[in-house]
Amino acid sequence: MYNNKLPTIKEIARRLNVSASTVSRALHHHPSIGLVTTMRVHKVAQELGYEANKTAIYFKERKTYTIGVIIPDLSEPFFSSALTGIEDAAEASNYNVIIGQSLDNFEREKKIVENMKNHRVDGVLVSLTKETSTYAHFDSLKKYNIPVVFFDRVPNRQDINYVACNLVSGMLQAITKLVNMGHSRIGLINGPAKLAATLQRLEIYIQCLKQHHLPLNQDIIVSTTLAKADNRKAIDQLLSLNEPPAAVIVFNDYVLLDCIAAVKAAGLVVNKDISFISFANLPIWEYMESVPLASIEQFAGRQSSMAAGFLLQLINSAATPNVTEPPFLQHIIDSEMIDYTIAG
Amino acid sequence: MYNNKLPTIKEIARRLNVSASTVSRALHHHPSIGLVTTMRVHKVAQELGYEANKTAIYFKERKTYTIGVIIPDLSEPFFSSALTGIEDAAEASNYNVIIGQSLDNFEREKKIVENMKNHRVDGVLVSLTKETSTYAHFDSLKKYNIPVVFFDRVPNRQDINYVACNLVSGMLQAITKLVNMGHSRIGLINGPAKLAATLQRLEIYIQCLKQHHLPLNQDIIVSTTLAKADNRKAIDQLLSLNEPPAAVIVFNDYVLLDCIAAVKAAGLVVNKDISFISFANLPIWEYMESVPLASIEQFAGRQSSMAAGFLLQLINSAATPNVTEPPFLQHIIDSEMIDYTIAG
DNA sequence: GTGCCTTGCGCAAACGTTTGCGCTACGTTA
DNA sequence: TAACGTAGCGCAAACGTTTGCGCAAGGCAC
Repeated sequence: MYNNKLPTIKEIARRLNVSASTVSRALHHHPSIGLVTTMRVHKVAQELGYEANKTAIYFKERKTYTIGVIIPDLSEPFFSSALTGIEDAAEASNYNVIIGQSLDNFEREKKIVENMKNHRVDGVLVSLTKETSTYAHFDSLKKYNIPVVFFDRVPNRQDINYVACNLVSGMLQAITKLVNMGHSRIGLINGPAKLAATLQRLEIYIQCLKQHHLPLNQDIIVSTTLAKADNRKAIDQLLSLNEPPAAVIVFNDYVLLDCIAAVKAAGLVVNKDISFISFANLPIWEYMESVPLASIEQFAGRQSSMAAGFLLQLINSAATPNVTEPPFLQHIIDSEMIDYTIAG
Repeated sequence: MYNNKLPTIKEIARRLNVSASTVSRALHHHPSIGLVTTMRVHKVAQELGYEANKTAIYFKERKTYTIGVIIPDLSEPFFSSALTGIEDAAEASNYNVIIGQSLDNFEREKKIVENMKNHRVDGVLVSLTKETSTYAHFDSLKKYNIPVVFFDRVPNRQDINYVACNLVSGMLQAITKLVNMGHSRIGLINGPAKLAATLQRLEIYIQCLKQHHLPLNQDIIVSTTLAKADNRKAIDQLLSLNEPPAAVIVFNDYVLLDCIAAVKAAGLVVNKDISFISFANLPIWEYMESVPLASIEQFAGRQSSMAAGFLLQLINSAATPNVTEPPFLQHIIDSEMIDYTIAG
């Protein structure tokens, strides 16, 4: 049934009339094995095309040299480049990467965590679902000493490891730019209320307005569920005001794409009748006619590879016996406004 | 050093004064274990939060319930949606997915194959590097009975399992559409010569022209390395002809984006002075001003999930003892022209 | 010649789970 | 009562590798 004629340490041992332990040590160039024996072992191993059975080692060492990555959606460039960053970091340390897409579905996220726990990954990197508001499913990983590092979409608490992006820097640059251009009525198209990023953007928006001594007008703050129709409704709502804002901060570039379509449909011209600054810095703007003044880059790759670094650090520190619990690894990367009026 | 107080079958057995085999069987509801014992085992397992150590099972069963996916680049939507297709198929059969990006680098591809072999994945899905022209690194997987299924970018030989996309159907639709619009001089911007897809497109292009009794003009066939500058050079070359083609088939949508930029820079208008049909059906066209007449969809998700289905089939048939070698699983999906003049 | 150190290797256990086989104790049937 | 069947469980091996410990043989110093 099984093709069990794969070369193993035992087989090499049998052929050379030595013990398996000797073979194992010889293969690792252990000093207690004589040079002659070591060479003979390597020769036979070579001939047989021996390769260590990692599953046996994983089992014995209680390590799988595998990290799990849980992200909402690979089709978003942000997450696919995040994954690339993770893969690079993992490969450099000889770790494998197994992935799970939550598709922004909480139940799927839970199931993926469960699966990765069963698979005994050595650590998990997570960017949360839009729906996630409880974190008990991650606590279950502690039982197996599986460290977790969150990135970008992180829980709103401090007893975790995470890498996130500080939007203040980018948003402040954005609003400063708009003010310098003469704008004082700056609208906001925000995301769905239950998303942490939404509240965050609102707070920063308010903070930045205050910093520029601008008034806060509730009527030019609208929101969208991120669905296409809703995006258009949001911008239409702003356009239908008596005095529409001539500059709008938009939740992200995807929302903005729909907004721009709506603006055109209304017979208005982007960057003349109305200007935008958004979040994501999508590469496609380079090819578009109507573009935002700027987009705020959140550095997917940098966030994720730093998170991966944290994770590897935690994995290694868990392997060495530590008296004191290591402190939480946390870092916040500054976002940065990418100015398209300069670049292009 | 190890936190070895994780619940195991042995621990449950110890607590109940039964043997480990009894516990194992009870947990699987084996009929030879009495109802009372079975219930007691489940109760204790529940209390301890027992979860089977999969690494032990993987090791014992010589299966990892993991498939490896090797693709060039996740940042291309084609491959990220391919990966999604694979993940869905795998998840439905309780398989995990580990990924490796070759980044179109042959050496990396070889290294990834090596790594996945060591990891003892149950099977591998591959979309080849642009550089790959030898396949010995995949042969080494046979030794471990690890089946391989290629998709989209497949080797040019028949002794393999693969799912590919037939471009004839889409290209024929495209040229037919152009002919119906009155075009008889239809150009081609092709890819780099060493890419299999390039030769394929050229052959089909010739074949389709012949089918419409159109002459073949070498001067309206150009090529690009896919680099941005080269893309623009290719279209400029066509535009500089005495009689530029008014319709051009383009290698893919990414190349076309640069071509469109060049056309605009030349003061010409897309779909008036010159029209395009391309490959990939990128979602962004929906938001663009200048779009091709159509783009040919190659169905990343369909290809990859069918390939995943093939792979799972091969994995399962390898597990059951077969006298005869199973035939190669091969399928070709028809491409399809997506007509943007209808849709939008 | 005695004691000690070093070199080079083998023994056996361990990791957690599954499974073929065998065993006991009981119940049934003739 | 003897023979037989069966329900319910345990024993032990196996998967491949690593590693602490022990042991033998040889060399060296005294």
